[in-house]
Amino acid sequence: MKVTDLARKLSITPDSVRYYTRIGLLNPRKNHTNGYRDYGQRDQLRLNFILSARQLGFSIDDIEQIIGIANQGETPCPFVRELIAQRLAETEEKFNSLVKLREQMSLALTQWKEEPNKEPTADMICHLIENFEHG
Amino acid sequence: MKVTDLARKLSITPDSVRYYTRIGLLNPRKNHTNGYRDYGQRDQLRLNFILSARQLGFSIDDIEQIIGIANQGETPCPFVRELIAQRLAETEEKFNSLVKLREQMSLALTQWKEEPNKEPTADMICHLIENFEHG
DNA sequence: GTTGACTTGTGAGTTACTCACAGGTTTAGC
DNA sequence: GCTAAACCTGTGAGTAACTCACAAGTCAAC
Repeated sequence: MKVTDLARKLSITPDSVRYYTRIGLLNPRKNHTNGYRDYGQRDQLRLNFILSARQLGFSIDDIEQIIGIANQGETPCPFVRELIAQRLAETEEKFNSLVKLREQMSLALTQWKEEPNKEPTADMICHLIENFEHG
Repeated sequence: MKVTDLARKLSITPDSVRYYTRIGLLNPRKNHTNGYRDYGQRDQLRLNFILSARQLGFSIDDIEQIIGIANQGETPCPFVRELIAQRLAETEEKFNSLVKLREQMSLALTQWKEEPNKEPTADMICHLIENFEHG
C-alpha cells in the first residue's frame, strides 16, 4: 500500500501517516525501485492501534511507551491501566477549567449587553474587559 | 519597578513578564546605567489588562489587535464583543469534545475492570485498547 | 570583597500534527 | 511515445503561550 491508500483506509490524511512514519511509529518497507514506502497489514494494525489510543486520550509519547513494553514481550496492560487513570484525572482538570472559562465568557457576553462602547483613554484600553466582574 | 516586582504584584512569574515584554505587549523604559528594564504604572495597567483578557479566553493575538485599535484612538469595544462571541463558540466546541473524551475514558476505565491483562502477540499490542467498545 | 540573588538577551523545548517545497515517479490520455 | 496531472520522497518550518536554560553582567548584604 502507498501512503494514500493506507490513509484512506483509516480516514486520516496522508500527511498524518507520513508523520507517524517520520517519528517511527510506523515502519513501512521501502520499495527500492522507486523509493516509495510500502505499507502492509502490520502497519495498518499498528495505525489502527495508534488511532484507538489517541481517541482514548493517550499521547504519542504514551503510545511509544506502550509499544515499547509490548516489543519486549511484556504485557503493557498494567501500564495502560495506570496511564488512563492519570490521563483521565488530567482531562477532568482541563474539563473543570474549561467549565469555568465558559461560565466567565458567557457571563461577560450577558453583562456586556447592558454596557456601552467607550473610547479608550490613557489608563483604559477596553472598559468591558477591565471592569468585568468575574464570579 | 524591576521585573520581579511587577511579577509579584500581579502574581505571575518573572518569566511571563519577560515574555510579554519580549513580544512587545509591555514596553518598559530601559535603565541605561545597568540595562535593567524599568516597569511603571502604565506597564502595570497594561499587564493587568492582558491578564484579564487572557482569563476571558482571548488569545495573545486578540490582545495585540485590541490594543492596536485602542492605540489608533478608536473604541475596541465592538471588536471585543464580536471576538468574545467567536471565542465562546470555540470554547463550546472544545468543551463538547472534552465531554466526549471524558466519557470514553471513564467508560474504558470501567470496562477494563472486568478485563484481564494479556500478553502481546504479533497482531495485538494491547487488547484493552484494541477491543475497547466505544459508545 | 566575596557570595548569592538578581538582571539581561536569546535560543530552544513543549504537542501533534499540518503545510510547504524541491525534486523524482507514475499514470492516463492522446 | 509524450505530456500533464497527480502522486511520491525527505525535510524544514509553523502553530500557542509560555517555560527553561545559559552566559554574562549587576546589585545587596555581610
